[in-house]
Amino acid sequence: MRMNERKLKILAAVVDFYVRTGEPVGSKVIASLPNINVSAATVRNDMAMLEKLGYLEQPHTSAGRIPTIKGYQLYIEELMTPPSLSQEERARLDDMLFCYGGITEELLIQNATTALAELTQCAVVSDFSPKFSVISKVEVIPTGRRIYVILLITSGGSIKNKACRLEFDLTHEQLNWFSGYLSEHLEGISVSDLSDELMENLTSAMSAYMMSLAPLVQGIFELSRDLKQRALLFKGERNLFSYEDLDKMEIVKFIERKDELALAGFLDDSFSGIRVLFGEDKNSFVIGNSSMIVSNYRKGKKNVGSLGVIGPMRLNYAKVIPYIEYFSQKITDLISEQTEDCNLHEEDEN
Amino acid sequence: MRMNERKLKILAAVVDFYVRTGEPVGSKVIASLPNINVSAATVRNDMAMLEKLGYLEQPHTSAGRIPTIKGYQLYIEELMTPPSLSQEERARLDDMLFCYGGITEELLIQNATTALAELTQCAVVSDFSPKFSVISKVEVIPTGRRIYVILLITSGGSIKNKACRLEFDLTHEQLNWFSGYLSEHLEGISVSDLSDELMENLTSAMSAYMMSLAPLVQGIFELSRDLKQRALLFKGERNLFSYEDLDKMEIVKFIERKDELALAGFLDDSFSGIRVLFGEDKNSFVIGNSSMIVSNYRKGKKNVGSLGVIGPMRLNYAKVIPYIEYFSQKITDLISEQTEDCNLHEEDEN
DNA sequence: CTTAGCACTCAAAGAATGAGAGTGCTAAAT
DNA sequence: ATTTAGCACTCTCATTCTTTGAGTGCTAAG
Repeated sequence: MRMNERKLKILAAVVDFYVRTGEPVGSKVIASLPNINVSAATVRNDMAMLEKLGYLEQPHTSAGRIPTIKGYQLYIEELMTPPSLSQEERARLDDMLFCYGGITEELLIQNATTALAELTQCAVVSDFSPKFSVISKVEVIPTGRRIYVILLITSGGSIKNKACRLEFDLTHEQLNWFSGYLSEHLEGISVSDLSDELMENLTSAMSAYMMSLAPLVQGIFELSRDLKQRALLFKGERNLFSYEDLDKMEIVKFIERKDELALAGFLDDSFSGIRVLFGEDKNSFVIGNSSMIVSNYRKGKKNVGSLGVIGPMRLNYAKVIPYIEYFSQKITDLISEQTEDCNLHEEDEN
Repeated sequence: MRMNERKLKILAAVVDFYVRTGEPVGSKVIASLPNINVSAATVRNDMAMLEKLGYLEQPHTSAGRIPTIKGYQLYIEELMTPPSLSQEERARLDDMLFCYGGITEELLIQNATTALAELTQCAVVSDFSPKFSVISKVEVIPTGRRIYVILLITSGGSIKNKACRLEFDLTHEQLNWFSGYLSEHLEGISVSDLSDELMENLTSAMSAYMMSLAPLVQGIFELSRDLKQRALLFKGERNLFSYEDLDKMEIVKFIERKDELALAGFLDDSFSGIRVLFGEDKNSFVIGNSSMIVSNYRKGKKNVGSLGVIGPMRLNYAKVIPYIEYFSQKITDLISEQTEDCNLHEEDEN
């Protein structure tokens, strides 16, 4: 009734086979594998034990076995052997990361998200909350009569804008004053420090100067709200539809509510390395039979964002995990390398 | 064997009933309607004729009848009686159109798209190609070391930006020259006039001035490309999943390829008024059993964009069409009202 | 501890059955 | 010339029963 080498080998074989075929695995197929040198009956006994121990289960009495969540966990932590990425493969991944000019932090993450969706054929979510960025530029640009565009740029490369219409045109001095005031009070401020309190001090000062700036003031306020809120980027949701073992309706439901993912705590950034979460039926929000592989990337020593791959539980973890690890590491390297004023250095691949 | 009043009434009743219930309609239900004063047998005879004429069909011998595409067409063109919108309803639609400050042309269209998706519970596509807009502002903004953001604003309110990294920092004079040169040569130009030729003249002039501006020049080039290309906005695609008679896989496929919609000529803007297209099985690209209601909006006398509602063929046309008509008309009114420098006037509802 | 053999279980696929909705046709009524 | 009642007929849908086959657990021998 205890684990041994052979039982582990059988468990690994079941997971491998099931991941590949999607069919419950019987004792015969396992016995016929080259690295298993015992009869089907023996395999049967071992599988019965593995079931008792909670690593396997049977959909019904006369079917083969499939891995349980516990089985997947053991497989991922101990049994699988992820191939290390070849030189060519790394080069290919780098290409995907830097395409469309991966200049800013934000673009980098976007590219990684897209690339992962493409590579894994799963849905990928990334969170590039600029909460650790600094506002590097505020501009107010008149464009057309009585229309003013407010522009906010962060060190991370997010560019937000908003058009506002005033009741009248500003004079040069007014515009300069307003623009200068904003620059002075916002540039250099960390996004995480953009409290409502700060904004209210700002706006009341400006309102005092000129009552009718209200729409601009309102605009600034909304932009700062925008910036602070945790922004999630999703790619490849549609890939999920190609998996037979995910319920289509559940996928649709998930897509509708995907923005709650962060709030629900799935993108916890308090850990390092890779974490795999399994979608159990209990959890009504997550897709049943799905799993999510989460990794964090860092700036210096601080975790600043997450990358998550959502796919069927029956996923080729050995193939997918190295990709996620590679991208997380690469992003970490690149954004940690930043100089004080937060540009990226040349992309010097080693 | 020819049409008469009663047959038309029966056809209309069949469409109404089928749209409401989704079930094939039998002679009995029709006969029991208050405005039909003949027996089921008579209805049966008429329905057989309507089938011979191609307006109805039977899924199988012992089922009721459902409308054919030809049946829907006749219904839409001649038989249905769309209710006119009440005063309150118009006010509600206006609210939806102007929420989040419907200040720019672009925002207006976005709001209309969102509102239509909400109201019709269908997928909605709008095309706000700014090809008839004018570039109203070009700016180059230094932000962080060696990073420059190019900003392009059109009279329609589109704001495009792109970050570029140079090999070195520009001096004040260089920046001013570059910025001035761009303003001088691009502001006031119609987007449709942004030919590759024009851009090449521009870029070669700039390259002549300073070789290493290349990334910026490239950025400008890409932005202009971006601007010229027909941009489609989709909302409410997920609504489609709630219709039993649309195939889920086909919906997914459609969502994947939705950007080809314009190219495929579904958003033809060469007509005025409303057009209804039906998704037949022949057309592999479109969702089977779907239909699309297209309307154009104008600026002055020129059609400048389209609004399309995509839903099941079994759609309450009488309810949906007035909404589309109202929004198209309203947008037309608002953007045609623009002053020369292309702001919108106050939204004076009448 | 391993294996061959065998009875047993159960899902999936097919075949048979019955109910019900709706039709087309005929002949009578208006 | 229409309209209607009546009736036999058709075909789907749901249900039930049967068969098939893969896979198991257990037992007893190696």
